[in-house]
Amino acid sequence: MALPRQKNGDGIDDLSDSPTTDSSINIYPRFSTVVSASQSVRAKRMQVKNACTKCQKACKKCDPARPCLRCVRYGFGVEECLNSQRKERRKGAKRGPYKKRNGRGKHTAHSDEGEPESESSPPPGGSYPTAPGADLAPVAYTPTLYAQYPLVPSHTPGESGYFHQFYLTIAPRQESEGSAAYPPPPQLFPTTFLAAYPPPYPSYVPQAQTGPEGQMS
DNA sequence: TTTCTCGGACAGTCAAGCGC
DNA sequence: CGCTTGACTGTCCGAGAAAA
Repeated sequence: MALPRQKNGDGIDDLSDSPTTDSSINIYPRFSTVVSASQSVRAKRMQVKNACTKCQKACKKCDPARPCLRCVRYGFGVEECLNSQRKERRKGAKRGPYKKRNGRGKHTAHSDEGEPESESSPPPGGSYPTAPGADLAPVAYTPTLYAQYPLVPSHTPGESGYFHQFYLTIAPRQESEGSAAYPPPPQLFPTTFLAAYPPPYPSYVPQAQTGPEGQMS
C-alpha cells in the first residue's frame, strides 16, 4: 500500500480482529461472493469506496455508514468519522505497447483463470443470495426494526440518511444434514455493538421469500 | 489475553493504447 | 469511438509486537 504510516495510530482495532470474536458472525459484509462450506476457494474481498480517516490510518475495514461501525464501537461520532481524501490521479503517463492476451472477453484483469463470471456474483447494489446452502444471507430486518436505530446521516448533500446494514454469516453446516444438526444459534451481535445500541429489540420474524433478495426498502 | 501496528495482497479506478 | 489493458492508488487481511 502506498499510504505513509504514522506510528501514533488511533489505537483502534477491528471488530473482527479479536480472537474472542465469534467468527461465524459478521455484522457487515467482508466478501462479495458466497462460497459454500464445501468449497475452500476464497471469495473476492469487498471494499468500501471511501474508508473513514480512522479506519484508513489503522488499515482496518470500514463501512459506508458514518460513523462507521468501527468508530461507533470506539465512541467516535460523525464529526470524527470522516471520509478520507483521495488523491488526484496522474495524467499523461506514457505506456508501452500492449501485450496481447489469449482469448477475448470482458475485463480479465482478475478473472483470467478460474471459472467464468458466475451468476453467484451479487448485483452492483450489493444483494446477497439467499438460496438454500448459501452461507451469507441478509437479515430480513423490517423497516420497523431499522427504525429502532439512529439514522446515519449521509455526507452527500441532498441525500437523506440511511441505516446501518447487517448481514449474518451462517456457520458451516454439520456433516449430517437436517435441522437438528445445526449448532445452537450464536450471539447475534458482539457485546461492543450491544453497548452502542442496547436492547430490547423487536423479535425477528422470518418473512416468506418473495424473491431472490430479502425484503428491505 | 487483548490491543495495536503495519507489510503486503487484493481490489477499484480510469487514462492510454488499440482496433474496428 | 468503444473496448482493453495495466499503472496507479486505496482498502484492509492477518501476523507479529507491544501493552495491560
